[in-house]
Amino acid sequence: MVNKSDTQIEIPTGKKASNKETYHHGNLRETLIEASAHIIKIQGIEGLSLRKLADQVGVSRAAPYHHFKDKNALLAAVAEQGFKDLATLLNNILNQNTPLLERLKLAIQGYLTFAIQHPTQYDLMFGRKLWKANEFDHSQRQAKDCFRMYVQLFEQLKEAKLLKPTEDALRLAQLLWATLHGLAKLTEEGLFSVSNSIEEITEYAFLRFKQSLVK
Amino acid sequence: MVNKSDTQIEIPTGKKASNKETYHHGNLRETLIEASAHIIKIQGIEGLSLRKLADQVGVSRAAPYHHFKDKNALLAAVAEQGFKDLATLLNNILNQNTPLLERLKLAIQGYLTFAIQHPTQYDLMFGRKLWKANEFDHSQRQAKDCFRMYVQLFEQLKEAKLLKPTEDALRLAQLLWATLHGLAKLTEEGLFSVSNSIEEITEYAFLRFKQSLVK
DNA sequence: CCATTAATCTTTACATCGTCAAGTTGCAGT
DNA sequence: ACTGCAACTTGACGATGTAAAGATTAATGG
Repeated sequence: MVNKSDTQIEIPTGKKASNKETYHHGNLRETLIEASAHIIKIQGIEGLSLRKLADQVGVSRAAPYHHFKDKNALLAAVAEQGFKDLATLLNNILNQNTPLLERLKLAIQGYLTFAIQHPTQYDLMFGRKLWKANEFDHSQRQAKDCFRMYVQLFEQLKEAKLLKPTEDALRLAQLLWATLHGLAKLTEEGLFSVSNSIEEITEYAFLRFKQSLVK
Repeated sequence: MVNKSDTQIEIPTGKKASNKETYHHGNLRETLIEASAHIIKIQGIEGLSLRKLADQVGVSRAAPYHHFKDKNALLAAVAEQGFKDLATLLNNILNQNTPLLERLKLAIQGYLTFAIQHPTQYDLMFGRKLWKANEFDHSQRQAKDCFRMYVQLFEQLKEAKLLKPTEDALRLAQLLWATLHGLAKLTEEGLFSVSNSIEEITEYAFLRFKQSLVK
């Protein structure tokens, strides 16, 4: 199907400092995660093979197994990294000194932008493998941290008396996340016949949740 | 990892009428789709190997290639079947003789129930493989038919003057689908810390979209 | 500073998988 | 009955994930 010479991608080997070919890589775990994220972004999840990955990083095929139990464990680590990035992104938005409404809008926009800029990694973060097995606690904890931030935002809104008293912060956070996830996924896959820009979609969602605020 | 004897599942061979071992299976294409859906439901997508599938259906390993170009093509067919099922489900709801609001509620509940009862097939229906490649027109068309039904529902609401004049049917349909998709996915994967029932979640979404109606 | 130990990496090997090429079987229509 | 086409089989190949056993280096404690 795919011409092999097409799939050649420049991957940083990520050796520690010098270019000397040392027996010990020195930074393998992180390098593997980064290189995987890179490959995944360009070639899709199916383009990632442990053997080719090892080759491109300049290490033998069995080396990754000293840092990850499984291929799945590696993928889980990539997903975890994704949640970490998302968390710091949200954290920056929520802790800045702008009106709460502005923060809500930015949180919406930031999420959608992230999802659409890293489609396959985003996919991975919500893949079934990750959530069926209970062995990947780290990624799951990281994900729930992200969720808690949205809850926190709505709680702030409630404290500021900006939220209708009938609305519940947790429930709203659930709905917001669900809406964002759906919008991201369905947009990214072009299911909306009409193709919408991120700004447009952000506006959708934002208007929707403004209805829960006191006018 | 997995004990092989664990993975033995009773799969109907689906031979046409008699139990005679005929050279020509007679119903292979459909049987493969059904058996795949069955395996996927129980073992997950990763549990589906063409060879084991062929074995269990009672056919040689190359036989499926006379009905499907690829493993992906087979998976696309399974996904397409999923969209078909969803479409008839929605169709039944939308064409019944109940109040429009009731239909909206049922359409919400029906979607969520479907997604949660067939988690892996649902996953497949929204998998990236399906939507990146433009070779699976059938599944995509089927999916967009489902979408059109939601649009149609909101248009009916608009005609009945039940929709606020500022609201747009297409936009609302996009938002509803996105919300449902997000709720289905995030619930199914237990990301909501609090575990909610389908009824509860249906209520969430329903209340949300009632806000777009004239009071 | 050296020796032992633990961590990291390599080589070899194997089972499974998707898929192709070439051959076989049987049904449909002349 | 013959022919051709569709459905199916067998055998083979390369790629993949991963386990086992050994080699090399870094770390640690005397």
